[in-house]
Amino acid sequence: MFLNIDLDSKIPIYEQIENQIIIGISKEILEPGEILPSVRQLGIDLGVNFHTVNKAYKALESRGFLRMDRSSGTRVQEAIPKFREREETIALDSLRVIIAEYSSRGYSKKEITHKIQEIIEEVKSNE
Amino acid sequence: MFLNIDLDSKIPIYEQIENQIIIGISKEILEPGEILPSVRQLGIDLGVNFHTVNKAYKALESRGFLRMDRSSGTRVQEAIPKFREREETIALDSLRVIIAEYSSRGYSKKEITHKIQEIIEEVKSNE
Amino acid sequence: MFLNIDLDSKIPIYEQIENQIIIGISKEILEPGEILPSVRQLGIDLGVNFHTVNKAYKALESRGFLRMDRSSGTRVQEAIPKFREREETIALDSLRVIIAEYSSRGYSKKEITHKIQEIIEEVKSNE
Amino acid sequence: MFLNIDLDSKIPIYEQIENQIIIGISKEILEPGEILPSVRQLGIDLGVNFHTVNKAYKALESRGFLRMDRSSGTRVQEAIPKFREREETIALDSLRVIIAEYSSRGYSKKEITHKIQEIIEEVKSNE
DNA sequence: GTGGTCTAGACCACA
DNA sequence: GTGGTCTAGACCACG
Repeated sequence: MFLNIDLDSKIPIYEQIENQIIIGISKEILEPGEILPSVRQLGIDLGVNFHTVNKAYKALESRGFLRMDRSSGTRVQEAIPKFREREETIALDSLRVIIAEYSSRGYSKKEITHKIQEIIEEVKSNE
Repeated sequence: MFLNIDLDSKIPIYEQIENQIIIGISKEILEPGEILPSVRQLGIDLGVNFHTVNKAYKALESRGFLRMDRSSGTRVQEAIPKFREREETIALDSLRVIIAEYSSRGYSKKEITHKIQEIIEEVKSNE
Repeated sequence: MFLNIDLDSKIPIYEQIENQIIIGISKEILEPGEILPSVRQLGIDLGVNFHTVNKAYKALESRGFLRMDRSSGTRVQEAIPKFREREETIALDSLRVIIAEYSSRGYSKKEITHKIQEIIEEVKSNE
Repeated sequence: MFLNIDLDSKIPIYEQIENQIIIGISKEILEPGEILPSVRQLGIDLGVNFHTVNKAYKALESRGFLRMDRSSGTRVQEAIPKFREREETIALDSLRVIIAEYSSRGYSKKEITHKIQEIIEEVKSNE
């Protein structure tokens, strides 16, 4: 199980599941077409209610990352679409705030760029 | 008034205020030592309750960005401290998820780096 | 209910709640991991508004004494951290003033030490 | 000028003045019968409003530390009285909370005693 | 069920 | 004038 959930975190559990799956896909731990555990099974594995897992799966489906099918289960989408404009705006806004916080706290462009490059390498070790 | 609040956003109003102030400091629209509007005045300007503004100011104070004083009002902190480890971990986790989402959606390292550089330039036009 | 609040005290109610909880933890009336009353229930018990209780709980959370969770309620933190420097400085400053007052009023070192030892025994009967 | 006021502190200025004078008496920087600066002069020296100084002096007078006289100025009281019960209760309550905080944070009796002994030595170097 | 957000309005403390 | 405390009550989010 590659999912690492912190029950004491301030981040809602369903959102942690979403995040970890996205990171898993990015790192190619999860491959296109791969079948994910059922919501009930994953709920047991993580020790959380299966409704919580279902909420995460549904959200990821609507965002284009997963494909849910009553008979064949839940799979990673083969062709995950680019951002829709509204979603990218939200992502870029979050990015802007984080970078602004680094900047306000006195980190240099070089330091910020370095930190971000490390993360890019971490989640995208291919290419 | 440099603050732009969306009352219909999913992001809590007080958090939007925090974010905009941090961006303002980063862009040097707000300078160290500069006095901010009073919680009540900013509440009127933004059309929100002053308790909401107060919550944002207090949070920014505890994060080291502002200094609040009963008698003299609220100012931008002169020396904003570096990240504490726990806070930076949270920031980097958010960054990781955003970058992983770009990556999963098929954006190349080059594209991601380019988008981020644009934001760095935007919020940190000095240097 | 181990909490004893004086509504007429000059000390803010939320601060009295904070203080009593810290003393409760010290005396091991409250144990690590123990669940506290909900903010609304404690408000009813104490005859104060739940926002006041919430303010105390939030402050204790940020000081590392409690852990709040939207779904599972509020618990005593398992590993309460040591003082951060700034916080300890404030505590020691308060201590200095109190001891200086005893000293100015003509109490001897021996008397002061005795009074303090009594308190240490009271709040820390283990060891 | 032995008074050291921090205008950015959360502690009210008048209270800082009270505290510093008590510490000064304890350290025998201020001696019994010694004349203090006038409220106006001290206000100028500290860069604060003289009403603020006056508030501190008045409070110290009612607590038995100072003697104010319109014609001869303000002096340190020759025989500062012992605590009144109500005042000592407040002092001991503050002490209890600080010690409980150390205890809750895992400091041992020995460590706490050591820290307090250092302060006692600092403010009461005679005897 | 829990805490989180937001509003509205009262009264107090500081300088 | 400023922020600080407290009340009262609404509606939302999480699990």
